[in-house]
Amino acid sequence: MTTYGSSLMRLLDERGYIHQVTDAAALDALAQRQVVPGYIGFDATAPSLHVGNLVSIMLLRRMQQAGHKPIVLMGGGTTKVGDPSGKDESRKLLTHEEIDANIASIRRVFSRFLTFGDGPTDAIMVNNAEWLDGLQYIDFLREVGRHFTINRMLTFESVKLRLDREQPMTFLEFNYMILQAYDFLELSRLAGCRLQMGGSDQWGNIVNGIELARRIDGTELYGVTTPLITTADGAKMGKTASGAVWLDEKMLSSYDYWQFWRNTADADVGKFLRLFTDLPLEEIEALEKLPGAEINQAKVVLATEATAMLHGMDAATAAEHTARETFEKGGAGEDLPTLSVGDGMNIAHALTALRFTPSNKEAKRKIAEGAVRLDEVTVNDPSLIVTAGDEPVKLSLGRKKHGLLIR
RNA sequence: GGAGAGGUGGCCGAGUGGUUAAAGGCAGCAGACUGUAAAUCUGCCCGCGCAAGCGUACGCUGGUUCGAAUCCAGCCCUCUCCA
Repeated sequence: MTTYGSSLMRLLDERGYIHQVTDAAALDALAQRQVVPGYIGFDATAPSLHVGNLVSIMLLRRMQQAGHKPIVLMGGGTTKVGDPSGKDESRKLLTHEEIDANIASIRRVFSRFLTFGDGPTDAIMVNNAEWLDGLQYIDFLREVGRHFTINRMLTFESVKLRLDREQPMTFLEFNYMILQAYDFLELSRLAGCRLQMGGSDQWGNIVNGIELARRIDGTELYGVTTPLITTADGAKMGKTASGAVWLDEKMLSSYDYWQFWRNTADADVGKFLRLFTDLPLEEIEALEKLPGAEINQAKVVLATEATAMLHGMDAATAAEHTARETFEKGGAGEDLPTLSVGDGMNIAHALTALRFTPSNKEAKRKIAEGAVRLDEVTVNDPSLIVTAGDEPVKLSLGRKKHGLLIR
């Protein structure tokens, strides 16, 4: 572990954000001299960001905390091309309208994590469509570029020869790389941006940008990548039964978000507290050392802190309260998902309507397995019609999924 | 443009005319054990239906056949090698 002089590098290092750095010493020195504008690019392929993006979002937040300037780059232009890195097959191309709609809906999430404005360390959001669209190059790529695969082009004699002789390749085949590199150059010109950050899969792209700026403008830029955040059992984090863990309340309720964090594995608690909360390091060390079942307290802290940051303290404490009522007291909390059953509804349909099961068929299987309970009484009859009176009835699937049935 | 290989359920991957809704693995869900953890063992795992049953599904479109993921034709796409 290197000892850094700048608060920025110390903070990132201590909390586990650094995987690789291009020139750690020089960046450290720069961060001590001046406010460093740094950016991370996000593409606009989905209408919401998800937990997989959270490390990057938090990294920008840390920059701001350390007195530097975060820049959120929305890939409105590059999304039209599609990033080939880390993918084993090409993405569908989105229309311009879809991309713009996605950007609009992502914008809100960032305001929870960053302070935007005109001040020297205020965050700004830019869209690379602003400069890329003007190149009139995108339309060409979408029309023509999609018909060529890199794999095939690499087999061409002319290309192979150049690679074998270690001669540089020009940009036509490697458009995304070129465009992302160009982003960094453009941001360094427009906003004095000196640092690009990203996931470890972005290393190559980031380095390209640094190279490009050195050649064209002679400016010295830096790159930092974050480690790939995996859960202790090696899986990529961010997937649950029902899909991705979205950051948009409309796509995943704050209660479910809280539950996601609450279900963190023991071994991950410390790491996640450092990455995803603002708690002081001493406090985190104390929490992660809790023995045996007491570690659950640390998970509650993690869940509440992380949820509060995204959805606000009220939502977080409501989720925590509901969880306590439901899981510790065996009762029910008002934050549980609720379903109106009217004059009566088939129990399997109710399970599916609550999205506890993906289909009625699956719901019936779970009933047969003895996994379904009404007010903690196991249900055996898959054709049962459930009703609710003045008091809501609690419908549970397994240990973790609970909902309230009302009239 | 030429020659070869290939496209199977969320993923990987068997299957070359019939009991194949399609082996096996991974992922996932549930049960037991626990701490809303991990590990382990067990069950489940296309949809609709109370059920009988029905509907979809093996790149696409047609065809052969009592019967096709499996055979034939055309098309689309991917990979490998050659220009």
